[in-house]
Amino acid sequence: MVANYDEVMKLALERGFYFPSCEIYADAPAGFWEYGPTGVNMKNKFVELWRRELVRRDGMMEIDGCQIMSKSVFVASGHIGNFTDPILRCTKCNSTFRADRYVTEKTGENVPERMADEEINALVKKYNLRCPNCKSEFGGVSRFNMMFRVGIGPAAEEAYLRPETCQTIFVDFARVFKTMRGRLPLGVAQVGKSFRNEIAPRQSLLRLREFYQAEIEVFCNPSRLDELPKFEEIKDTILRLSDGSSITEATAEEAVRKGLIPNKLVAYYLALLIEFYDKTGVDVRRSRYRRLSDDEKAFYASIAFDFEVETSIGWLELVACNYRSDYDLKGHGTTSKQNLEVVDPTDQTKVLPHVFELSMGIDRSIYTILEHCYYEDEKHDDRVVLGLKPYLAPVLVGILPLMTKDGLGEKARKIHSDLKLDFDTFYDESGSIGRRYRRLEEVGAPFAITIDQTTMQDDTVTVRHRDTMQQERVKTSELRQYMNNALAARN
RNA sequence: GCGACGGUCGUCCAGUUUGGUCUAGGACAUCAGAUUGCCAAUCUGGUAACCCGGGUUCAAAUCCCGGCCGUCGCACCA
Repeated sequence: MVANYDEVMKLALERGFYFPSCEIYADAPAGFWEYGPTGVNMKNKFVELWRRELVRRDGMMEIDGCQIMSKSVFVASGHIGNFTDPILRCTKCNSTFRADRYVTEKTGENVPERMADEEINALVKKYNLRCPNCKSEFGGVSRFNMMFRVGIGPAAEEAYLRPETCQTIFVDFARVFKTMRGRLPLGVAQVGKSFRNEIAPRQSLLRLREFYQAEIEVFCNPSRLDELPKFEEIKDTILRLSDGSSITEATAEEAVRKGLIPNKLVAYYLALLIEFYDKTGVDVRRSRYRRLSDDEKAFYASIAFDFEVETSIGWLELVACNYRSDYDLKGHGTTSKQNLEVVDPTDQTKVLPHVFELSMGIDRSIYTILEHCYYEDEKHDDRVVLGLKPYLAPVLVGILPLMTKDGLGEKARKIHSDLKLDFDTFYDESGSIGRRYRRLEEVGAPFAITIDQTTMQDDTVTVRHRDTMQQERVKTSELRQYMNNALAARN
């Protein structure tokens, strides 16, 4: 049986994957969650897999930038202008509306988002617009900014928590490219936190105000988007493409040839990404790249595919894949008065690189992996199993003496101390052996080592497999190699 | 932010209608001990909760007000 949101939530709370922040206080705000011991372990392993399958595989460079950035950064990025929505608020019942949309809808007048507050106020007065809920008057237009503003130093200089990690990549681009001897196309990657003051955060890890992103910005020469030798590596990888209704399967090569994807560079990274997700344990047969229409796209994107996965609560966006053109470097170049062009060594011409990004939501990915890996095994008392890949499991192996007497406990502790520095192990000698197996299954431990009487005679233990419940005997001297082999099996 | 509904041990639920029997009960989980010795066994004992703040009352888990959180709907969603 497959999982739903509530079951994953329950498991997450009971087994220490994640839980609400500041929960012992009554004024804990919504939209903030923390990872517990099992969750942070799994998240670390997820990020390490991301490094392996994307950053190292493609020869990207990783940076770690600041979360607080100056106002100018967001003037250049467009977030100051595009993140402030005009809001109309009822003076009586406090209902709030997007001012531009509401006024347009009621009056038919063209009200752009950037229209001055006074002009919108004038329209409200002219048409005598009132709150549709209680018929009371509106207060004047105010502005809601989704960025968290912070004040730096005693003078409280205006700055913001970054709403997406990639802005640090853009502002650092010139130095990284120069000092690290970069060549286009060049991927620059970053893992870190971003902050958005969501109006209505919901559903635990799925809509947070403070959240983790793993972002990759590929800087490229826009005139060479189809000159990509490494495209050969992934040309046969199957991509599932969607316009929102039907899904078309095509190899990367076919997708480019048929124009489903605009160029080889975009197709290459979409293929890398799907190969990565396949290794996380997400069921990629339930995924799609959905091409966004113009009115769905972010303000900086010219072409956008959302990588979406089907979950118990519907299609969930895990990665935004945006072709941002030169929007960002142009903005930062103009605002900072720096020249951010680089030389393409192929023909020694100067070019302002374009950017294709893979903006991954880590928290949503963690949730999706948990949901796709969770199952109840009807054949065995509906045991709850988290079928995590060995290299993502918070506990790789449980070490369990069948009983503590006759020296089995000592032997088990010895085996445990031989393994615990190199593997995520869990030692447990309490209660029945069956109960201990079940507990391990719930945190996704793929293996359990059991020390029994035979161990005392021939120095072998049983290794039990989580999914099949089958056991095999392994020499204690070979356990280390056994576990290493299991970890290395990333398909 | 608005509206509807909700919030009791780690989890799920009883108790709230009609205030007192609640020093808050059960199941599962968890901890200690006994027993068993390869798949959530059994026995004994323990830990553990009324979301927060006010109010009404002799008396509040229960009624009232405010806040916070959650679910759903609306709106929003880079």
